[in-house]
Amino acid sequence: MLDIRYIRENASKVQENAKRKGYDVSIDELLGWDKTKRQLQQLADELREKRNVISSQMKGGKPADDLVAEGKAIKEQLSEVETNLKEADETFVRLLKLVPNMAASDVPVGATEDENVVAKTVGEKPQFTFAPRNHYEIAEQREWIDKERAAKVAGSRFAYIKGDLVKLQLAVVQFVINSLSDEDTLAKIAKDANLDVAIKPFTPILPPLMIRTELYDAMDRLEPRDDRYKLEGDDLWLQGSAEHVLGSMHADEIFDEKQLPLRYLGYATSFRREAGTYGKDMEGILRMHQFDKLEMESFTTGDDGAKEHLFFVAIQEYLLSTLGLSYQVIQKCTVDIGKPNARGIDMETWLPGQDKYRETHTADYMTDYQSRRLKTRVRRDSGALELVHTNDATAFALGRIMIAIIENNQQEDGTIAVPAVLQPYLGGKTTL
RNA sequence: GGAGAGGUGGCCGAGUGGUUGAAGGCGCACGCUUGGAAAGCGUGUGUGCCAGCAAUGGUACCGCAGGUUCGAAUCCUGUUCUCUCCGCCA
Repeated sequence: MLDIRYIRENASKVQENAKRKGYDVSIDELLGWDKTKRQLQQLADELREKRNVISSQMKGGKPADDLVAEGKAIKEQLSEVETNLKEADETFVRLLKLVPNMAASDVPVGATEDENVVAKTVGEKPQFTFAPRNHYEIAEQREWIDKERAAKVAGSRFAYIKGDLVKLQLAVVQFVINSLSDEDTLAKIAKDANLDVAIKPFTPILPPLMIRTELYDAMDRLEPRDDRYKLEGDDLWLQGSAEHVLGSMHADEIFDEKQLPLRYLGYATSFRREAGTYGKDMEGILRMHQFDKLEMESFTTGDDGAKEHLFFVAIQEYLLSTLGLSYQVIQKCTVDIGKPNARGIDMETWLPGQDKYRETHTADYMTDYQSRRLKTRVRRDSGALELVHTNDATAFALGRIMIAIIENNQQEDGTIAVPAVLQPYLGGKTTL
């Protein structure tokens, strides 16, 4: 959430920003409750002060009757004030949580996702001497994907991934983990992108796939709940992205500045109900209830957050380029970046089988919007205590990147030419 | 799932219902001492909210949420997490 002090001082800017991001919130109403809450808070503090004075006069023992009576009177007043304060505070917090993060100044203003901006297009689309097929046609021929039996067992939007496709996924996973935990690779990416960032490797992580309500909400990723899977009988949800369980892992912690940046590479199965997408992208494994994903997450100082975001985008570009894929970098507009985001970039990768670019990556920069509720902070070298900035970004969503690999590297006979960088992880095989 | 023990400040660790924000120690910072360092000595060292230019003042916080009381870290209830034993289990 935003800092209420910032909202007080920039009410009209915050209101305008919310409107641009498509959120119907009333800053006036919020500030009204803020004022009410503070008045009640002050009243409560004054009553407590009186109470404390009285009780300290009785510390000896033998309570004096008149003081006890006065204490009782205060107790009753305080009880009423505290009830009102609690209600006012709950309303205040509920409204405050609705206010979206401020968009960075270079985020395009747009009312629909059609107003996202293609920042650049990179790489060559492959040319085929035959009509390219989509990944599902190829996968069926190769018996790599079984959705019928998955539907029988778990329902629609599930799949059994089989055979060489499993080996391909594990090869991609190893390639990414090795790349992002290697300082030379990171140094090269930073240098090529002309970014002055710390060359600190990512720590690979296998996180828990479930998360408590409180932390999910603090991450500002719980809503809309319709798109989350709730576990019956427990206060737990299935995570929709490793971001949710990585970003929350340092809640209530204070880093030393020298520990930052802290970079994680999570490998986790993500779960999404895909509510409201009935009939959309039903073919193949483009949109599933469950998919594996390699996700980057980092914690930095406020000074380094913005360039960390650019670094994450540069890493995404490196990974796509290294696999020989063509992609577009999309700068998302205000309505599309997301509520906790200050900035958001998507990567869309060329899929010959669909004859279009499709979203395969996203990079999110949240400034201190998440850390404010998570209470993840950093003790600066100066001694100052500050909220950290959080970044997350897709390294590879395995389903979609395998679609891209299959469709871009397909051969007429249904085999797949393995990208050179993956061959070492497939026993040197050049085709699958 | 059953039985028991426990969650106190950056860390360890005291704490009888009444100046307890919380003893003591460690760590850290600054100063003294020293040729320099160590040791020693001294001082300081939590966070949120509100008010204030500031110094500072008020208030809250001893896992979390309620309750009892004039007054709760201390008593009661619920809950959560950790540990030990039993059971079950990949």
